[in-house]
This record gives sequence, structure tokens and C-alpha cells, in this order.
Amino acid sequence: MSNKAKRACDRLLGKGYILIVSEKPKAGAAISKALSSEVTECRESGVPYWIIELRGKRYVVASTAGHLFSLFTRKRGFPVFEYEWVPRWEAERGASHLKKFYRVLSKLAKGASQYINACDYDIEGSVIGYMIINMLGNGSKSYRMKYSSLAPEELRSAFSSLSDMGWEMIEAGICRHELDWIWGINVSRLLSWVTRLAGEKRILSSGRVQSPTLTEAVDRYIDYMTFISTPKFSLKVELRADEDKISATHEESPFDNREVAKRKKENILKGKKGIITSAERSLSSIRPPPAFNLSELQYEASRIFGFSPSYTQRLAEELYLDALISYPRTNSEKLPSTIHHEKILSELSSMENYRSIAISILKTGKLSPVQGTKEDPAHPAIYPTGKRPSGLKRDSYKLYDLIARRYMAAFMDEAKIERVEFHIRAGGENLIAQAKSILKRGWTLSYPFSIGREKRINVKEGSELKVSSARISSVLPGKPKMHTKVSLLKWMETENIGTEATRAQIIDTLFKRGYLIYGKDGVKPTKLGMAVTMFLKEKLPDITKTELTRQFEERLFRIRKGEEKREDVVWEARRFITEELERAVNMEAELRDFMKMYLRPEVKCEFCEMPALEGGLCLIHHRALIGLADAIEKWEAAFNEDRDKVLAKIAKSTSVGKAIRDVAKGVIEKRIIL
DNA sequence: GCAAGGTC
Ligand SMILES: [Zn+2]
Repeated sequence: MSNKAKRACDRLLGKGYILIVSEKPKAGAAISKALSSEVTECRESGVPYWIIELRGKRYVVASTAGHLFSLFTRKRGFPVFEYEWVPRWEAERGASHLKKFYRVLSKLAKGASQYINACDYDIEGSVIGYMIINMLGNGSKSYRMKYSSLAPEELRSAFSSLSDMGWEMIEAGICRHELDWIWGINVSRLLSWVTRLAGEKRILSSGRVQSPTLTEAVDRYIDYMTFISTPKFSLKVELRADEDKISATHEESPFDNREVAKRKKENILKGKKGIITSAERSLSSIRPPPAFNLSELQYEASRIFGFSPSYTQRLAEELYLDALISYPRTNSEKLPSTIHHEKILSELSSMENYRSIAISILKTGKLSPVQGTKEDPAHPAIYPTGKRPSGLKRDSYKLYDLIARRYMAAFMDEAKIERVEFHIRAGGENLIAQAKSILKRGWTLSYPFSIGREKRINVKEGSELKVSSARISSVLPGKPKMHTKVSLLKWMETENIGTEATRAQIIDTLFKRGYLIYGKDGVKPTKLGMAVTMFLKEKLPDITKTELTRQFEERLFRIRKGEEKREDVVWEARRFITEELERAVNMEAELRDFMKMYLRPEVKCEFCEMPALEGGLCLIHHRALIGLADAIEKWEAAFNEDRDKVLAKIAKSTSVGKAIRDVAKGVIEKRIIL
């Protein structure tokens, strides 16, 4: 910025103004542009602000970059409840970029005659704006501007109907910060302390969101390791009709008993031939999926490209800052009509890859995209802005393409699929073969990632078939999948803990702390992760439950409605945590020994490195032994074989959990008894 | 140093 322009900005500021505080530079730019056609853009140390005149009054639209202040304590040890709001750049490593925002906002806030909090209209936005006005301002009157998208007409109407600051929402927001801080800092310190007593010096952490997530990963791992169920037997038959190969399944498959399956198989092989007795056709329509919210984008990018959730988030944030896509940290699956779809689509139509699709949408004349059910108080679903991407790295372009295609798909027709179920009679047995064909591609022309393959079978009623082969395989229904980063993220979403902006980050924290690692089947806990989880479960059971978040939300909601006071809620949390921690400290030796047992067990499990708890087994192998004892008779009946043979089968089966195989081997080798 | 929550 030239010195001349800078002087012009300073001169305008000298004449007095009302300060509008926005949450991010993009929002500030949008607000100033919506309110006036003559905007003076100013910049100090790289931080932009905008000056406009409206009906004889001067306004300065300024911006922060999220939270400028956070809770901080100087005190060591626990319990600790002495905290204060401080500028983040002073207190946090890695927050130095906020110093320039702090300086510009300090200067602008001092000279303002009034304030308008125009941060996102949600609980955090209320705190962000309030803190800036309260900590940096001069005490002048303040107002709230409420909008749920950056559409100019909405911003204009929000500006013309300002409300009071919304103190209840601010109080609820501050309370959220305090409760998370009190729980998180105190329990983290307790954990670190106990671990130090147990002879290991490390910084550990626990929190309302991360701890239930860790527990979920551990629980799933244990389920996976100890999985066994009653086997069933599928009977698959390969047939031929001239050129065509047809895969069919016995209509009673899977069978409970292998002998029964064997008899049927022999009947079919003996019969040698089959005949199509009937063909049932069914049509189904598949509606286009709605435009992405962040977690669906993370899910699909993981499924289709193998991107981790935090990688996807980083790429999406870069695309957003390049103005190629809209705000990505949204929960919304809705595309409101205030977005200029026609303009975006015609811009997309100038891009080679999207031309024919975008043109065909525009030709229909009705631009009413599918709407999803999920909502967001401050942002719509993710959509391309229409700006042409150039010079993007490969992965960034892949993600952009996914977003653009998903956006266009929302405007397109349903896809139509025909399924045919062929009934086959062979050797006196009834078989079924499934065919699937796509009658109309519809939206899948734009978003071809979720329709599946066609499976055509060119036969009709009365066609004769030859039996080529038949195969029995045992299956174990209900095998759990180990978590991946993205399935953990989905779990957090369904449990409604964390936010779009933080979930991927929090999962990465669990890895950074050394609680979780990636094994070949997915996410698994380390020894430390297991120790922390068991400690929390056994010694502080209330903290690992998502129930805590539910109670949190209820109390915060009551504060928002003015039915409860922040001080009372914080005081209660403080009393509760004091009691819990005092109780813990009184059992110092017990806690230390518990942690020691998990970190450096004196007596190890017969089969692994974990501590032996009962009968020489760790909790996982103990549970596996019980599972095996439960299942063994059903296996004997299903295979119609004696115990030794069945145990040998289980010890080799890759369908049961590893801990089940371990204990089966142990029983065979007479290291343990069943 | 530890939380969870914003955004660069
Ligand atoms: Zn074990």
C-alpha cells in the first residue's frame, strides 16, 4: 500500500467511525462490499480493513482471524481454577500471526464511537466479537449483526436490523470455554502427574472430546481383537449360458450347518444343469446426494482418493483462500437460492471438463438443487465459486473436481437402476442370481463415484444353464471393522462431539500424544493409549463418556435461554472437579500402581505385553477366552466336528480376532484351559 | 505443557 493511500486511510479514521468486527478477512470484505459500492480498502502489516460511508456515517469494517483471546494460567499444579483471558499471540506458541491482527484491531477499537459484532452468528462468533470489543474497545455502545450467509442482500438486511449484543449467547460461549478448560487442564495435569509417579515423564492430555474418541478407538480395537461368532456356510454356484458366466447363491444360503450345505452342493453338482424359472424385475431411482459439508467431503476424499481428514481439510482451506470454493468448515448440506447458481454454472460451463454437464443443467431452466438435512447456523454447503482454477497441485485439483462435480450433481436428475433377480432350479435346488443395469445415468454422469458396477446377465426365463462349479465357504457374520481416521471422524459426528473445524485436528492430537498409531488394518491403541484409557475408565469414569457433552450442552442451552447463570454452572463444575481430583490424590499409591502396571507390567499376559489381570491373561485375552468358551459348542455343531478339530480351525481362521486365535492355540498347546 | 474452539 502506498504512503499516500495510507495517509488517506488515517485521515478518514481521524474523523470518527463505527467499528464493525468480522470473524475473518473474507467476511469483512463481503460485508463492506455488500453495504457500499465505494469502499476504501486499507491495509496495515498485511491486515486489511475497509472504510465506507452510509447515510452520512462512517464505518470501518475490520477483521480478526478467529479467536484472538484465550484462557490462560500462570499457575502450575492442580487443581487449578485461576485463569484469565489473554491475547493468544502472547500465550501460545504458533499464534504469532495473530499479533498483527491484535495491533490493528487495538488501534481501530480505541477510536470507535460504536461497535457492531458481525462475527459468525453462533456461540463462538459471539465470544470472538465480544472479547475484541470488550478487551480492546473504549466502552462505547455495541450491537450485534446476525446473518447466516455472506449473500449481499442478507448482509444488507442484517445490517439494517441490528440487535443487542446477545449477552446470553456470549455467556454460554464463555462458559463453554471455561468448562472445557477446567476439565481439560486439570485432568491432563492429573494424568501427567500419575504417569510421572509411575516413573515416566511425559505430557499427557485428556478432554471432553478427545477422551471419548480415544475410548471409542480402544473399544473398537478390543472388539476387533476378540471377535468370534457362530459360523454360517454360504453356497455359491458358478453356471454358464453360452458365453455368459453367472454367479448364483443358494436361496437358503448362508446355512447354519455345513452338512446341510454339503448335501445341497452335491445335489447341484449331480444335476449338472440348471434352468431359469423366473426373472423378477425391479426399478429404483436414486436421488442425487446433496452438496458437501466438511465431514462428507472428508469421508468421500478418503474413500475415493485415500486422503486423511486433516489433509482434505488443509487442501479445502487452501481452495477457499484462493476463492475457488466457498467456506469449507460448514456442517450444512443446503444450497440456498441466494447463491447465484446460474452464474456459477455458466462459469463452470466455460471449463472443458464440466462444459457438457453444466450446459445440460442450465438448459433445463430450473435450478433447484437437492437439499440435505444437515444445517449450519453460519454457512451454506460447500460449492465452487465459478473462479477458474489454475496452477493447482494434483491433489488440490482432485479435491476441487470432487466438489465441483458434487455441486453440479445436486441439480441433476435421479439415476435409474434396474435390478433383476433370476431364479434358477438346479439339481432340485433353488438358486438366485442378481443382475443390475443402469437405465439412466442422471446425476452420476457428474459424480460417478457412488453408483457401483453394472452386472449384466443375458438370459431369460426358460434359458438352460450348465453348472460349472459349486463352493461352500464358512462366514462369520458381524465382524467389526477397525477404525480409520475418517471412521473415527464420522463417529464423532454421529455422537455430535467436536466441530467441523476441530474433529480432524483432535484425531491428529491423539496420534501426536502417542495414544494411537496406524496398524495395517486401521487405527490401534499404543501401550500408552491403552494405559490412559483404562485409567480414565476405571479411575475417572465420568470423563470418558459423551454423556458429559450432553450435560454440557443442556446447561449451555439453559444459559442461552437466560434460565441459568454462567457463574453457577462454572462453580458446580469446579466443585465437582475438586472432589474428583481430591479423591484421586487420596489414592495416590493406588493410581500410581495402576498406571505402572499398564506401562511396565510386572506380570505379563500369557500372550502379549499387557499386564496379566486374571488367570495369567490381560483384559483382551481374558475376554477372548470367554468368547471362545461361549462359541466353541456352536462351532462344533455347525461343522459337526469334535473339539480338537474345531480348535485347530479357529486357531488358523483369519475371520476371528487375533486374540481368539491366540487363546485357541494356547488351549491346543495346553498353556491354558478352556 | 495440558482443552476445544476459531482461522492464516
Ligand atoms: Zn494379552
